[in-house]
Amino acid sequence: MNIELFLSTQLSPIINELFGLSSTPNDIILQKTKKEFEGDYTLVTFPFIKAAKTTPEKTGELIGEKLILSNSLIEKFNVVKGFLNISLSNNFWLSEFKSISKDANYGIKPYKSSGKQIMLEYSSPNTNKPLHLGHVRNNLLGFAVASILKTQGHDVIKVNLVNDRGIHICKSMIAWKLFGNGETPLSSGIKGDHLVGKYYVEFDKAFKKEIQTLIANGISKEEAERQAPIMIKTQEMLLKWEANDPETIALWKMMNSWVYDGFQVSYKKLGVDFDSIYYESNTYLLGKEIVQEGLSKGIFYKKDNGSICIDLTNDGLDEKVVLRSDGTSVYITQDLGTAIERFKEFPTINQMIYTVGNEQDYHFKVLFKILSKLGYDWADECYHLSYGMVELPEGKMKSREGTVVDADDLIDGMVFTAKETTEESGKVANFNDDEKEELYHTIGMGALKYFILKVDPKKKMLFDPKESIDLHGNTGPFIQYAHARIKSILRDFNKSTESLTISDDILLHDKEKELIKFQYDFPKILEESANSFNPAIVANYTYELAKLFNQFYNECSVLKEDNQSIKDFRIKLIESTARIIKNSMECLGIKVPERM
RNA sequence: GGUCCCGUAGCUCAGCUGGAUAGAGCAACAGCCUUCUAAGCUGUGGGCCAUUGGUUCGAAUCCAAUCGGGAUCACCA
Repeated sequence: MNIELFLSTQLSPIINELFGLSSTPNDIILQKTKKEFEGDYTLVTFPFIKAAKTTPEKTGELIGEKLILSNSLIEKFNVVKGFLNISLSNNFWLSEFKSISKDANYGIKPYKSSGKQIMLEYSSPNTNKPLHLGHVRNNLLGFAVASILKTQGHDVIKVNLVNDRGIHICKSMIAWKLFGNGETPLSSGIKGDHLVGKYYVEFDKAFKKEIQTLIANGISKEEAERQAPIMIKTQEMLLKWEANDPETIALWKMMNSWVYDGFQVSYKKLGVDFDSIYYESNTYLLGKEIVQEGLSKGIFYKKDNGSICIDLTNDGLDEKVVLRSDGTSVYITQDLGTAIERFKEFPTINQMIYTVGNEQDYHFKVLFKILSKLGYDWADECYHLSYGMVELPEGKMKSREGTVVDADDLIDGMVFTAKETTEESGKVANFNDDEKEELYHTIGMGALKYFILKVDPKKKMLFDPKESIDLHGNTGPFIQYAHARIKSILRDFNKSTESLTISDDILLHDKEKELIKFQYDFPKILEESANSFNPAIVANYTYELAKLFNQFYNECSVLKEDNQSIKDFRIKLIESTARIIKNSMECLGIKVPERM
C-alpha cells in the first residue's frame, strides 16, 4: 500500500470540510515523523491556520480528531505546535511487513518490464596509461547507475568507448621506441597498462628536458614546445598512423594489446563489465558527413580560413569549431557522429547517458545543443552523468606528473588492509585459503566502493592516501558485517524459514517497527536513486538500515526469544533485512559475505 | 573577463522539491562481551549551516550581492 497516498486521501476531504478549502490528495504533503516525536507520519498544519482561523495547535486537534474516526488503521495522533503526528496501528505495520517479507525482490521491478531501453556509456579509458582513482570513480558510478536503472525495469546497455588513438597515445609509443630497448610486460614483469604508462611519463620528462635546452638557447617557451624534437617525432608518428603505416600500426597494436590485458585485470578486480566495447580508432572519422549536412541546412557556416563552425552565442554558449580548416575532425565532430551512429544502430534506445567528469560540462552542453539544432529530437534524451573530480589534499591528480593514486595499488592496498584486520579478529579460523582470499577481496572492495559511492556524484571528493579507508562506522564493511551477522543467526536457526507464519497479534518493539518502516521505503529509495542517477541515495539508505539492524540486534534477542510467534516474526524480519541489504549492495556492485 | 559548480562539527560526508531542538561516521573521552559475530551498541563534548540582505507564519534549503575555492570558455581530448 502507498501509505502517504492513503493518508492524504483520508486527510484531504477532512481539511476541505473543516476549513472550507478545495484541496486534492496531491496537495496534502506528508513527511515522516522525526525520531524524537511519537508517530509515523506528520502533517504540517501551518498552511491551514489562516483558513482555520485558530491556533496551529487547535487546527491539528480538529484534523486529528476527525482523521482518527475515518479509518481503523489510523490509531492515534498527537499535536506539537503546527505538527500533527499520526500513528498507524500495530496491525497495519505487521500486514505491510507480511507483503514485504513475501516478496524476494521487494522494490525491484522485473527486468525489461518498463519498456524503456537506455544506453549508458562509462569507463572510456585512454590507452596510454593505467587507471587511477578518477577512473575508479567513473567505473563504479557507471556500473552502479546501470544496476540501479535495471531495478526500475529498464533495459540497460552498458558501453565502453575506448580512446585508443591520437597524439597522447603516440607519446607513449614514441618514448617506448626511443628509450624502451624492447621492454615488454613479459620481459619486465610489469603489468601492461603500467608499462605503457611508464613511457607516457618518460615522454613528458624528455619533452620537458628538451624544452629547457631550447629555452636556454634563447628560444621562447611556446616556440620551444613546438620545436622540441620528440614532439615533432610524435606528430610524425600520428600522421603515419593515420596513413596506415604498417610499422606504426604494428607498434600501436602491440602496445594497446598490453594495455587491454592490463585493463582486463583491473576491470575484473573492480567487478565492472560492458555489453559492448567501441574503439575510437573505428569511430574517429564519423561525423564528417554530419558536418556537411549541417552546412547544407545552414546550421553551420564556413569561415574564411576554411574551418566550419556553429554560432551558439544566442544560446548562451560560444562559437564552436566543428571541423578544422584542414578538413580533419575535432573531438566534438566524432562525438556527433558517434551519437548519431548509435541511434541508427540501436533505433529502440530511449535514452543515452554519458558518464564523464564535470570538467566536460561545457562540451556536453554544446554537443546536445548541436544535435538538437540538427533536428535530432532524441537530443533531449541525452544526459551527461557528470561527476566531480577526485582530489588529493594537494589538489588535482595529474597522470603526466605521476601525482595519481593508481587504481591497482589502491585496490591491492584495500584488500591487504582487509586481510590484516580480519586476521587480527581471528574470525576466519575455519575458512580455507580460497575462502579467505575471497573474503578479503569482498571486504576490501566493499570498503573502497562504498567509500566512493556514498558521496553525491555531482560533488568533488577528497581522498587522502595517507589515511587508509576506514572499515568501521559508515563504511561498506559495517554493512557487510550486519549482513553476515544475520546470516549467522539464520544458520544457527537451522530450519527453513519458508513455513514460518507471522502472527497478527504481536506487539511491535520500537526497533522492530523502525525496521519495518525503513524496509517499506526501499522501493521509493531505488526509484529516487534511479531518477536522480545517484547511487549515494542507495548507499546511505543501506547504511541506515544496517545501523538499525545493529540496534535491534543489541536490544532484542532472536533465537533466545521464548515467545514462539515473536521469535518466528523476528526470524522473518531479519531475513528480509538481509535480503534488502544484499539487493541494495548489489546495486552498488558490492558483495555481501555469508560470514566474516 | 563571460558561463557553470561548490563553501554544513577539527576531518570526511548526509540533510537542500522550505517545516519541529541541523544529522552520521572518523578522531577525543566514558561505559557495555560467562548471553544469536564487539568490524557492534550506549553516552559526553564539539556548529553564527562562508558573509550580508531579501521572500515567508517559518530559510542550511529559495532569490540577490559579497568573500573564498574549483572547473570551463582550443582548429587538445
